[in-house]
Amino acid sequence: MDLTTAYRRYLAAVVRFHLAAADAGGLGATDYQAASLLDSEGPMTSGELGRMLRLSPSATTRAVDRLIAAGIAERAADPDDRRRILVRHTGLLPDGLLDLLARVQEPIGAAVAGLTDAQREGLEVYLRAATEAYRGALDR
Amino acid sequence: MDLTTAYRRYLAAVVRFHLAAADAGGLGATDYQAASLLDSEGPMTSGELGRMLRLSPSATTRAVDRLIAAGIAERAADPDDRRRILVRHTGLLPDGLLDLLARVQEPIGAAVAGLTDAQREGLEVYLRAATEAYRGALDR
DNA sequence: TGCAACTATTGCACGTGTGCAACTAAGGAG
DNA sequence: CTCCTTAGTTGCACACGTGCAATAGTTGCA
Repeated sequence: MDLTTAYRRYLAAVVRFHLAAADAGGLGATDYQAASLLDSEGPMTSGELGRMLRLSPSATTRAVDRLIAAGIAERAADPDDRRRILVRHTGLLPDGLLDLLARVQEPIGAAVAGLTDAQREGLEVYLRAATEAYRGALDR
Repeated sequence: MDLTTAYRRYLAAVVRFHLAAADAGGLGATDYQAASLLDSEGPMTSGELGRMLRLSPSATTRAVDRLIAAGIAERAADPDDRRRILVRHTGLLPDGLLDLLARVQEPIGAAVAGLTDAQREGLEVYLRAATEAYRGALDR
């Protein structure tokens, strides 16, 4: 099996898994993405979140409402500009979601831990290039 | 920035990009996943597709209907069992979707092409381990 | 041949997420 | 102070995907 085929299967599996994980946690795709962003990028305003997810202001408000109801996020006033509302991840996640994430973290972590320095470097190069490419493609 | 942080950002970007790509092609998340599976795994019956996506039979039929209407997939009779319907990818994709995919394939391909053999090996190990882990986690 | 199990499709009704438009509150320029 | 812009929230209506139940066609076993 060549690298391209392996890559296509990998991508399909990643997306499928994460959508299933969202579902297992009782979250829609939008809410799951919002939670992921808040987790990986840190607190941000409602507007920033909406722009990143390409959501209307109202849809953003509703998504944050749902995350708060689920205990995943919380709102805080922005001290610099009281029109803005900071949204931040509480660190909590639904149990079903945590279970599913834990199942993949172990085997993947083990595989990465077994890599030589040069091999891990290759993975890092890919991760950074792909992250930048994905973001860049959406910015245009 | 450590590897774990880079990885979290990468995952968020991957999922976000692919959902945005689906949207750009006028597809819902389910249809996009179905198309990805048909592309990477080859033709399969409606039932197999539904089980992989964890969809009810009726939702599966509807998803395939939409893919066919979009020209992405087609149905074919299964010669061995005429109850079954084989679904296969036509190779076509909506223009907006192709555009977005092309934008990321180039920079990612360039980054991977620049890897040494050892580095590329590391990436391959990760891709295969992750694919298996994601699939395994959903099978249980 | 008759009958049970299986595959896929359709009618129907429901829940969910979304955008638009109107509104409130807060900042900034004149 | 007044006006204009920006940030976020709410009422409302709509489109979409989904599951359930019923149906048609097919297979295989008794």
